[in-house]
Parts: sequence; structure tokens; C-alpha cells
Amino acid sequence: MTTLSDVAKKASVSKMTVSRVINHPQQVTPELRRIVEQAMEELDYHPNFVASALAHQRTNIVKLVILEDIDTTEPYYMNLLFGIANGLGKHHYALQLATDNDITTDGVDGYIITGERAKDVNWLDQLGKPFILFGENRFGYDFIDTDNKLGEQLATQYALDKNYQSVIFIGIDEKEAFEYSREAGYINTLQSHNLVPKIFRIQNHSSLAEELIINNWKQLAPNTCFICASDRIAIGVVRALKRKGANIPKDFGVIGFDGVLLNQISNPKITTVKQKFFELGDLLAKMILQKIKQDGAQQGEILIEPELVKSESTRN
Amino acid sequence: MTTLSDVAKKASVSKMTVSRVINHPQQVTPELRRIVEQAMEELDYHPNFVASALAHQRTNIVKLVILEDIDTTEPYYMNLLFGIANGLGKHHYALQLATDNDITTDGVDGYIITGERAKDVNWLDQLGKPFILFGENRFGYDFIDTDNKLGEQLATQYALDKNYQSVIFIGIDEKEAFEYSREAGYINTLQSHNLVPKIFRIQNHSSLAEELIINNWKQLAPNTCFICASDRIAIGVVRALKRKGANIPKDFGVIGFDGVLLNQISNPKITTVKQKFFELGDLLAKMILQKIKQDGAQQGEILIEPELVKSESTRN
DNA sequence: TTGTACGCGTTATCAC
DNA sequence: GTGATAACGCGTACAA
Repeated sequence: MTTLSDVAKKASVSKMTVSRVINHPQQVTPELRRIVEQAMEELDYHPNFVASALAHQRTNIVKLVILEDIDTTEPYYMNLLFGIANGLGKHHYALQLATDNDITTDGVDGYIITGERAKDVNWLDQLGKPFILFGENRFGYDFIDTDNKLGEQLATQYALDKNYQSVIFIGIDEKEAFEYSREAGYINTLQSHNLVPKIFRIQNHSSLAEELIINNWKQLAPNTCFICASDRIAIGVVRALKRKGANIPKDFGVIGFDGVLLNQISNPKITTVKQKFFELGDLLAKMILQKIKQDGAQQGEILIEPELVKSESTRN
Repeated sequence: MTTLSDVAKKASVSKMTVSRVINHPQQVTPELRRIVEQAMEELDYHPNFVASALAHQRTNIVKLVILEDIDTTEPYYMNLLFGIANGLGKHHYALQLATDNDITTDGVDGYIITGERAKDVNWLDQLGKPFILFGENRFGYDFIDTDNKLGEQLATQYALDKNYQSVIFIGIDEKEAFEYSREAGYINTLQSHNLVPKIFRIQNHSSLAEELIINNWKQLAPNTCFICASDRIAIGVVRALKRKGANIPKDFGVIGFDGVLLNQISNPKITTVKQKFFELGDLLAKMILQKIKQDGAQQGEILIEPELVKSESTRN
């Protein structure tokens, strides 16, 4: 293992110069920099991040806290996780995972927290280390999330563009910010066209969505598009429509949200608002690392634009 | 932040004595140990693992390599991940995640690798750092997996105990060790009862399982139990049976495998062979850490017993 | 059994 | 702009 000293010796400079070439290149003259860089190359030098962390009084570890039951966790969490890991890895940070409240404040430089509810606010303030939330919140904490409102605006507008006469929203029955935002996106778009919103709300299960459609079949006229707050719901709706022998997408359109189950075999393939989970994770990492670097300075909120993926469950 | 020296000073001993109390307690006399331990307590001392890692020339990081497309990854990966994180955390190790082959050999102490195929064998040997595989393999590498064969033995025997006359296996159409083992468990059990095995194989999607049952409906007599190689398949089978108006569990039984989708609303609830993913992950961590400690010594294979969770899709 | 001196690889500080 | 020195906190080797 070649060290800083080895490089220094080879380049006939001091360790500090080498260190500066790595961390503060502008502080060293170009000529010297060349020499040092060449020495690093020839010796195949790779910095030791553990030593660096020690000197900085850091751990180079960020803890991801998931405040939800792992068993009910959505499959998209994997993408989020890899995005985070990717973002951290770029800066040689590693990950620690935690579920319960074993948030011992030691051993990590910062936190990424997902799935928090109002009741968690108490201990959030007492963490003592910088943190970033994944998911909208209205308490003023730094967060990153998909632009849920925009997502459903895109979906609703698309349904109208495709000339579905009636556009119905099927939401998730939870009092959470993300759901409010999605509904708002739907409602706003309809209102701007002088149309009256119509909203159902159910728990996020495909079988419940299926039931909902079956049970309300009589009041559902053709030429309707369903804007669903999740792909699970959308899949259930499609199943019900197929059971009823309805024509998708001619008489009924279906649009989902999330875009993770797309690879699942489903017929027809579902048009959906795809969240960029990997990118969200990557930014989450970037944000917490910056916050750590800036000694806890406020970072604000970031909303990532989702992408409307057009497929077979809506008119062509 | 209190350090070793602080404790040493308070206990009026040398740093080394304190260090020994932590790492080699038996090398220090009980009385001294008491004094030191009390000092640690009073000062609320927590060891600095970064410094420790530096002294040991380690990184305290293990890399998890997932050689599958993240998007098609099963939801149970979350449980596995948290098991791993849990096992690593106990020893103050952190995690790095990698998908593609960016397996740069630097910066980590060891690897946990999942989803490898025959073609990956080449570079596995050249890793230069210890690694453990998740999932059966027949190349002699250390691995941990569920006892797949035993799992289907339990399932098949249970079906027979419940007096289903015909027991049919629906497997996953992949040439992988885990599938061979599951089929072997089913076949062995049937043969030991002088019964003739009957196996279908499909891709792992519920809709394909549903089709399979519908298409073969005529040759499926009542008093049959389906042993499915995954819960996805089992769910599809149940859907098909319900469409056909069949009586579950009286005329038809269904047993799944995995046990992760259990929380999903399904009617009837599915009897399944539940893999203990969290535990698997925990052991995976334990194993790689031990291998690191033992400087790469062979660890062998470990099969974890799954649990047959009895529910509503089989006779009472 | 306990203590001393030094090394692990990097960075901050303060001279020059 | 560059270099010497002293940390960062802990562990090994050896001496006592």
C-alpha cells in the first residue's frame, strides 16, 4: 500500500504538498502539481479514507433510518437505497441502516430519514447531528421528494388531452403530505378546465382497487380515465376492468404512480407517473454530505420532476 | 468526546490497560478491570472505531454486490439488507452497495455477493479480499442460503398429511441451484410415498401462473394441492382457482414459498414456506466478518431452516 | 500483569 | 507557495 509519504518522497516534496494537490489543488503551483500527480500515477496511489476521517474527526458513515415496517416497505426502496449508496460512495462514505429507534447519536456523521410522522418531530430536534428527510413534510425540515403535485398534473392533463370525458382520481387513504399534493395536482388541473373533481380513497392494495371498481361499476360510464395514486391501485383497476370485459384503453384509461412495477408482466402495460428513485437517493446523499460539510447549515427543499411514461393503458 | 487517555487518567492507569479491558479483558486483573470499567461508565466513554480501524489497517466496511437488475429485485431483498446491516452494525461495520461490476478492490475489507452466475466465477477468484455468497452454488465457495430442499419437503409432506390426493409442483423455469433443490425436496418426498411427481415450470409471475391453471383446468381434478416455488406463483394460482369458482382449501390447496408477500391482502391467506431473510442477512454479515478476522479462512456452507407458515389456503 | 514508545496515514497550524 | 511539526485515537511490541 503506497501512502502519502511514498508519493512525497518520489516527487521530492513534502507530504503536505501532496495532500494539498489532492484537497486544495489551487493552492499549489501548476508545475509542482504535475510532478506530484505523475508520482501518484506511477505509484498507483489511493488515499486512505480512514486516516482522513480520523484526522477530520469524522466517521464517513451516514445512517439511513426507515421509520416504517420493513415488511410493508415498497419495492422502490431498493432503488432509493442504491441511489443513496451511489451518492455516498462518490465521496467515500458508507451506509448504516436502522429501523427501530436505535438512533444512538454516536458513530455517524449524519442521517437520512424516511417515513417520519408528526409524532417523530420530538426526537428529530434532539439528534445533534445533521439530517435530511425523504418525503414532503411541513415542519420546515430539509427534504427531498418527487414533485407529487406536478406528477398528477401531468397525468390528469394527459388524460384530458386524450379526450377522456370523465377523469376520476383514486387516492391512498392516508393523511400524508404526499397524498395531499397528488390530489391537489389532480384537482387543480380539473378546475382549470372547469371540470368537477371526483375522488375515491382506499388503502394501497390492488385487490381493494379491484373491489372498488366492481362495486361501483354501475355509476362508471365509458370514456373515463382513472388517475391512480399508485401502481398497485392501477393494477387492481385494470384487473377489474378486464373482468368486466371493458375495452382498455378505448373506453377506459388507467394511469398509475411510482413506475417500479413496470417490469411486471401486465396486460395492458400501464401508463404511469414514474418517480426517479435512484436520482432521489443520489440527491439525498449529496444533500446530507453537503450539510455535514457545512456544519449543519440549512439546505432547503428539493422537488424532483417525475416522468410520465406513456403506455398501453391509455389512448394512443 | 472522551478518549482512551481520559479514561486512563481518571482510573490512574495507562492507556494500554484501558485498551486491554476492552479488547482482551482476561489479560487484566479483576480489580483493575472494575476500576477502569467504572471510569469508562462515569465518563460515558465510547471507543472511536475509526481510530481502531486505522490502527488495524482496516476500513470497517463490507461491500454488498448485487449482480441482478435492481428493478427486478424481489421485495425480500429489503429484509436481507437489514439483516446484513444489523449483523455488520453489531461489530461497527458499515455497508457499501454495488450493482454493476465496479468492484474496485480497494476501500473495503470484504464482500457479500448475491445473484452470481457461472460466468462470474472468473473475477470472483481475483477479488483479493474475502467474500461470501448469498445463494447456493456448486463451485465450492462459502455460502449461506435457505434450506430450499427441506422447505419443499416440509410443504409436500404437509400437503400429504392433509390428505390431498394429488400434489403438483409449479416451479420457476430457471437453471439455478435453488430451483433444483426445491424440486428435489418435492420429488424426494413424493417418491418416499411411492407417488409420481408432476412438475410444471413457468417464469416467476403471478399472471403466468394464473394462465397456467386456466389453460390446464380440464386435467386438474379436485383434491389437489399445488406446491409453488414462490409466493407470486401461489397468488396467481389462487386467483385462477377463484375465477373457476373452486373451493379453497377443501378441493384445492396452495402452498407458496418466500413468505414476504404475506402482509399483502389476499383472500384466502396463503400457506407458505417462509424464508428467514433477516436472519440470513445477519448470518451473512457474521460469516464475512469472521472470515475477515481469520484472514480469509474458508467458512463452508450454511443452510438455514425455513418455516412452514400454515394458513387458509390449505386444509385445517 | 502493567507501562512506554512508536506507528497507522492524513490534515491543520504556523512558520518561512 | 511550501515545509516541519503536532495532532487525530488506538494498538503492537517490547520492556519492566
